[in-house]
Amino acid sequence: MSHWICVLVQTPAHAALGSVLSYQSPTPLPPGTLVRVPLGTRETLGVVWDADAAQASGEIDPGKVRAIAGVLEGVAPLNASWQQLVTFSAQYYQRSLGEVALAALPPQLRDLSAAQLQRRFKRSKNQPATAPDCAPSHAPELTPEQAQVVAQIEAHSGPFLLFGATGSGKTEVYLHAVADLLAREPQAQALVMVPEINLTPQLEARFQARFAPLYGAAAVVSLHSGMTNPQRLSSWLAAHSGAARIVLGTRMAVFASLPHLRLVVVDEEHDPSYKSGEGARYSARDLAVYRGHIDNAKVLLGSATPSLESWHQSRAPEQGGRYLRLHMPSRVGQDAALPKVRLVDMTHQPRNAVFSTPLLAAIEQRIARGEQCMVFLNRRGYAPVLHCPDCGWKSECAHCSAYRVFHKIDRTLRCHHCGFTERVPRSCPTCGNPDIAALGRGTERLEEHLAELLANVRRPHSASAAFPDGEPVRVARIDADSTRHKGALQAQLAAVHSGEVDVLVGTQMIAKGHDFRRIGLVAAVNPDGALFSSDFRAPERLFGLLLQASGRAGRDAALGVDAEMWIQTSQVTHSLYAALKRHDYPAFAQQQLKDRAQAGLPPFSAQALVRAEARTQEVAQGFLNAASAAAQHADVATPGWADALAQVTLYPAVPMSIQRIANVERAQMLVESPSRAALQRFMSGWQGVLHRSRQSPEGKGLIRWAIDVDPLAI
DNA sequence: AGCACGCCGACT
DNA sequence: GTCGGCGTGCTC
Repeated sequence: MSHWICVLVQTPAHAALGSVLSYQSPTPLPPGTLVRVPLGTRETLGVVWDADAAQASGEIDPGKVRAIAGVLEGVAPLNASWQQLVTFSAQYYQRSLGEVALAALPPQLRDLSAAQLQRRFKRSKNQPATAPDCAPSHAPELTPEQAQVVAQIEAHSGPFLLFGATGSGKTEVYLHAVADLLAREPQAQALVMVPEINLTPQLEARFQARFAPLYGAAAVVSLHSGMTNPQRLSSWLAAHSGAARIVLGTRMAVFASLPHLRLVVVDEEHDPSYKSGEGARYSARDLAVYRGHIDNAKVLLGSATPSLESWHQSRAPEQGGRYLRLHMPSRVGQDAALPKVRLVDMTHQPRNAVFSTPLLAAIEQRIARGEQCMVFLNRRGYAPVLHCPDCGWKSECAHCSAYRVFHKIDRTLRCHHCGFTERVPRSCPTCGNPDIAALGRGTERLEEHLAELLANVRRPHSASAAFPDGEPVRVARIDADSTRHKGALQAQLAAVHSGEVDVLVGTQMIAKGHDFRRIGLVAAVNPDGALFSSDFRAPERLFGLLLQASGRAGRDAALGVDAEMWIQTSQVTHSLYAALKRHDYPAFAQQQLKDRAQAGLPPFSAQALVRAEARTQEVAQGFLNAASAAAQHADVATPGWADALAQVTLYPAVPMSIQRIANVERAQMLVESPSRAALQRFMSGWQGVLHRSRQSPEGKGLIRWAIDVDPLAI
């Protein structure tokens, strides 16, 4: 007696083969069971799926149906809510079930043989749960503001938007919410997400310190792509079995199997890193909210500068808000005021001045007092472009429509898009002029420039500073280049903490999360660019980044009194800076939302993007335009398709902002609708049309195409 | 995507 | 005579 079952396997979205395949099994297997199945000549991992939910892939020759190779013993089937999460993600982000399901599992589950896996399972089972040591955990007393927020989280079901100023102690709220939950429910699990791998060590240390004494070190595990595959498998298994009570991780952790999930925390929920840029382009923040809904778990989104989407969702319930907004306006610590924001009008400074006179003076003054300063510039390298004043040559990349960046440190021209690197030429490659000039500045040049300006400044001989040595000022730089090697970031952060460094120059990497104690001044030298960007989210990101950067100043209460955030701008009257000066995110958000409502932009409309790549723009755009035209008179089976079609706007195909990368031309098409549901329905129907367009003459020469639902950048 | 099969050029 | 180049095509 043999049973027919549906199995999800990993197949690329564009292959003719569906991702839901039929197999035979000697015993009936419940959905969620992990199996190994033969596929062609190889054997691969599959997930048994509910036949009704997996919209049957049409008729299949019964003679072709093969038997499964075996069940993965030792791993309980993935539960119904995990299956529902996968189903929803696949549908919402327009990917195949198999692709989403298999990408959500740790790679080793797929790659290891059955025998190897059995060995791993045995090992993890034999590992005795580390006994809790009985050292009392010392949770600091909550401020009244924090206590009130924690009480609200207890009392309501969420989702919550915790709107807390930088330094208001959001992490402490997370710790308390998790502690209360674990104490109340003996099996309950919590998922805590942060936007970047860089932030996980700090978070893990804090959670371990708090919870290892109570529940053992094994109760807290991490899940992010910086871990080795064996580590990921073991964390995943711990979460799946319920042994791990707390899972910390980056966006991928949203897919972890957590059978007793009761709380999801999304820290810095506005951070674009939560949106995946490859494969299924999911938003881990949005999926966290969905997951909370199906698992009946509380969801807590936290930020000092929430995404406008979340802010809008947290408006008053009578206005249609669905999240409960919790507010923590004050910084923790005695008299720890928010840093004072000072705007320097660069139109009153000498042209091409990098540091205005008052800013430089302020930096020198801070150093004289034994404080540290942080200078923020969101552009790495020495100069973004080299230029020949004689013939007009610029350091364009041969393979991309972008300039190569001059990196003085290793004398290279590097393309930040395709990686193409060459030694910097001694003279202009077209006319031989030896005087080629660096245009603009990146962090490398800023570091160099600042070191020159401060060459005669000495560190103080004061008793309070950690290095009261009268030595020259030390300037350090932290960006993606200086932290390329493993552990480099931690080492450099340590140098800042120890007081070895006086001035820290860096990209947004230094604006995020890290706690610096002795920084009294933060400066943004040239942030204006984002004010004129064509990306409608650029102001939102800039505001967030600057406020977050300002939060790095004065985290030490002793300095907090006169901590400052300096902004050099030629737009001193701009409303964004005016709101920033008052630390008034609500006013900024209100203005932005008003603009967006008027322009019909998210969150007042839903968007999806189709991107296409080909050797030429004509092919890439031609494919998109053909698929768009075909949509008008396509014969689509999706129910309500015609109705949905009437509610969406398909824009013409346009080149992407960086039109060519690595000799591949890129084009995109925007699809917009005031109704999310209509957009959804349209996209699921249109997907088939896009597939077919690929076979048509217009699809000839197309390299690939992909759908991005809720894109962050257009 | 893998991984076969298949049909043509330089090596022991 | 084989080893191996990657073009084409299939996988429940």
